[in-house]
Amino acid sequence: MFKSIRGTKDIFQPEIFRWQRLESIVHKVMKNYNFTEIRTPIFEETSLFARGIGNETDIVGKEMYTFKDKSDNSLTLKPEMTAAVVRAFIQHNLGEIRSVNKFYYISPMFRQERPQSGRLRQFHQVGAEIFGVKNYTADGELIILAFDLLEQLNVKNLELHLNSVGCQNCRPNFIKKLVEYFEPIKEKLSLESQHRLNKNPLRILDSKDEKDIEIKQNAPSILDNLCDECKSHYEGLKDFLLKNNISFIENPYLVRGLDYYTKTAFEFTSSDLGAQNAICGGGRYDLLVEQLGGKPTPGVGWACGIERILLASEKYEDPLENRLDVYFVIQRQDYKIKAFQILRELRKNNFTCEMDLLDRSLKAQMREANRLNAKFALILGDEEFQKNSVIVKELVSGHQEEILLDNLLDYLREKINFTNGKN
RNA sequence: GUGAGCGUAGCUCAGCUGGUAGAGCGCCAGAUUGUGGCUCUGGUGGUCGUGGGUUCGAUCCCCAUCGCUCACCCCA
Repeated sequence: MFKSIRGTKDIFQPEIFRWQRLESIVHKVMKNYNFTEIRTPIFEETSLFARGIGNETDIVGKEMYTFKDKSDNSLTLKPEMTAAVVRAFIQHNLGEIRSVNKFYYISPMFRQERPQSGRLRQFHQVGAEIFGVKNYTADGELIILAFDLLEQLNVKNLELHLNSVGCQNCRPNFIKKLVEYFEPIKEKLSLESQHRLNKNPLRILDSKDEKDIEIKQNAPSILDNLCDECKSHYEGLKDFLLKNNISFIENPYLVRGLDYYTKTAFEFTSSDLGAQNAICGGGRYDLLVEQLGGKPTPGVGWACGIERILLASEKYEDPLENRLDVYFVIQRQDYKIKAFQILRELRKNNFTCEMDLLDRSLKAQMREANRLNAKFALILGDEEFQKNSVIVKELVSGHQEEILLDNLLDYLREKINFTNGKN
């Protein structure tokens, strides 16, 4: 039997109702914040990600779905979205059209990791990016946007971790200090961190290894080593957040796994998730646009994992039910055509309707109406067929009355509008 | 990539240290002479993940493989 590829999932009812609701909330919130949607292709030239995310990162080094097409071009299924959005930004000269560009996206991403709770090989992210704003206001707006969005999506027990990873002026000095601190005691570090000491010393700070955690307690903090510009940016952002009632935890160990970040780095975690507790991550990338061949343009952004949002919010949400307004029941198959014509009219008038497609007995049709939790069963029997009427039965109460077809629409409108304000 | 646990009907699971499988729910139908839910009755449904091996005989033991789950790693 064919099966979906490891780490990929089919999404259908009832799960799909949660996805659809999430997507509509995202579109609504983004509209209110005046972000516009951007959709980019599912794959890009491999070198876009290699240069954008960084060759030394795990994502590029070992997790990408990379393949050659028939023309021998190396292509890669996007493992994250920022590099792709930046590519589009540059390609279409979007920075020339307006000085500030605010984009959001909902898109699948692909990384070949071992699946576990909250981690798939094809997963989905909703994300937002702002181009063209150097000051902390953009960072602030994005963080507040993420906060409000997650709240609307019923994600609770959130923690916001905040850090600054400095810029090209102050980070090299800090890394030097860091190496000077760790080098003499490197035997005490975990094997992986010893390896990182050469390649990417910052990531030692991020380690969860017990030995590393102890050693890094006394390591120099990036926050004490920021240049004036980074420092005032960071202080400005903190103040901005506090005055907007966003609480956060200063976490000088927060180092994100993508190389392009400068200054602000942040992460929302939720205790309603398993080990993979990061639900949203992002930061500033002031050098990326230039690095990928565009005019120097500051940028900030974040991405949230949709599967993780759904996982974290599940227990706070009532199960969605897919209620039917009308289930049409006929006594004999001769009435099928007439029933379908009536049904079509009701559907055109925005009622959710269904009828039996299997030529089943009246009894079976009633059972189905009940199973589908229809508000009304419309019953067309011999008598009603003659009189051009139909029985309208409210399933919850069992109450029923005979209604002339000419009056059916008005009757249902009144009944159903009364119960749920639809139409 | 590493580790642990688990793969038996559509779903949730049982199967007593080897004799080719069961329950509940679901689904279908009947009891009901045009009308669902409750109840009762009957029925449908599984090459026991896959491939080897041991054995007279394997869902059960052994090996391999694939998959699922969780954790490490990394990240959303």
